[in-house]
Amino acid sequence: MYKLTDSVPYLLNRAGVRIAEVFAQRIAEDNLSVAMYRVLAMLKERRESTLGDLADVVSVEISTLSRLVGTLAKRKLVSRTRPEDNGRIVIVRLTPQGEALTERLMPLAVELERTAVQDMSDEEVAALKKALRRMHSNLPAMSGKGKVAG
Amino acid sequence: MYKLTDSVPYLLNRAGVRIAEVFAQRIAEDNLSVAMYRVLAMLKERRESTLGDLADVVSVEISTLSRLVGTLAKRKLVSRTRPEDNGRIVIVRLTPQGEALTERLMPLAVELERTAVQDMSDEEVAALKKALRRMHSNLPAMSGKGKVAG
DNA sequence: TCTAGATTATTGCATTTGCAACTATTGTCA
DNA sequence: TGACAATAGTTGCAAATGCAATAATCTAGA
Repeated sequence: MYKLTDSVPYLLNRAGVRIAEVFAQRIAEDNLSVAMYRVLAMLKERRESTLGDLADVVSVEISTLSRLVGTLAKRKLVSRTRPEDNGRIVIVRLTPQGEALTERLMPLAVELERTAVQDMSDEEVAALKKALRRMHSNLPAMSGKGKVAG
Repeated sequence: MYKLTDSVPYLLNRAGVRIAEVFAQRIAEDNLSVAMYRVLAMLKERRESTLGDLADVVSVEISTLSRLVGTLAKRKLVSRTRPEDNGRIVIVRLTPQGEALTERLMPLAVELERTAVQDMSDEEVAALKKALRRMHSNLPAMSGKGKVAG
């Protein structure tokens, strides 16, 4: 029998919102949002990325990301370039300052995660991650919001 | 070694956003948001609730919820009453129409959850829920955003 | 080559959101 | 009791968000 408060989507959202709230507060003094941090950490991981790829990875609308990256660029934390061999895409990279900031913040993320999963075994955490990945891949990406075939 | 795309907060957000997107689309034709659905489903579960309790449960700001419940009330899906013995609080209840709508939508939520966890065993799903609950309780509620002690 | 279509990002606009300030009511304790 | 603090909800305002429309570039086929 269905109960909202025992459903996976609900529990997922509740945990996700709370962990994001806590992290948001920790990075607020650097005037960063969680999405901004994810962009930085992603670039640290991949060295460079297009806007569209970043949007996929960070799970935000590309229009939102466009403005967000604009803000980061204004603060000299990332650079934006249109390659000469492809004038459509925008390549986003960390600046040295962006990299330094990211390196400073990553330990906070590590600590937060440790707090969140403090009473779980390594196996439990691994199973959790696996489940989260599975759910993601079990559901369709909603790129073109509406109508399936037009 | 830390990798954003292997971290729990990131995976949590990614799965949560995607599942919410899918559900949002399914209920869009009834002009409901996911938060609205959660309010309705919560009231179906608890029969009645104050605004503050709803905000906790649904994981949204009380100011947001105040307006959201206002919208639901305008559509006659919920009622708002200030009890005579306590003029501060607002009691929110489902109207018959709200209840009917909720009953119609709940199967969609069930089906969505089934899709999300389709390749997991009952034990795995139970472990997932447990982990999500633990993480939630391992982290502090951020009611008074800033400074811990003033 | 030239044109139609697809891809990628940006911008306009309306909606949503969150914080802070405010109102109203209740609780406390001197 | 009376005043001050605490609780609950609403509203103003600015910032963030998403969708739709647009701009710019690339791709493919006649």
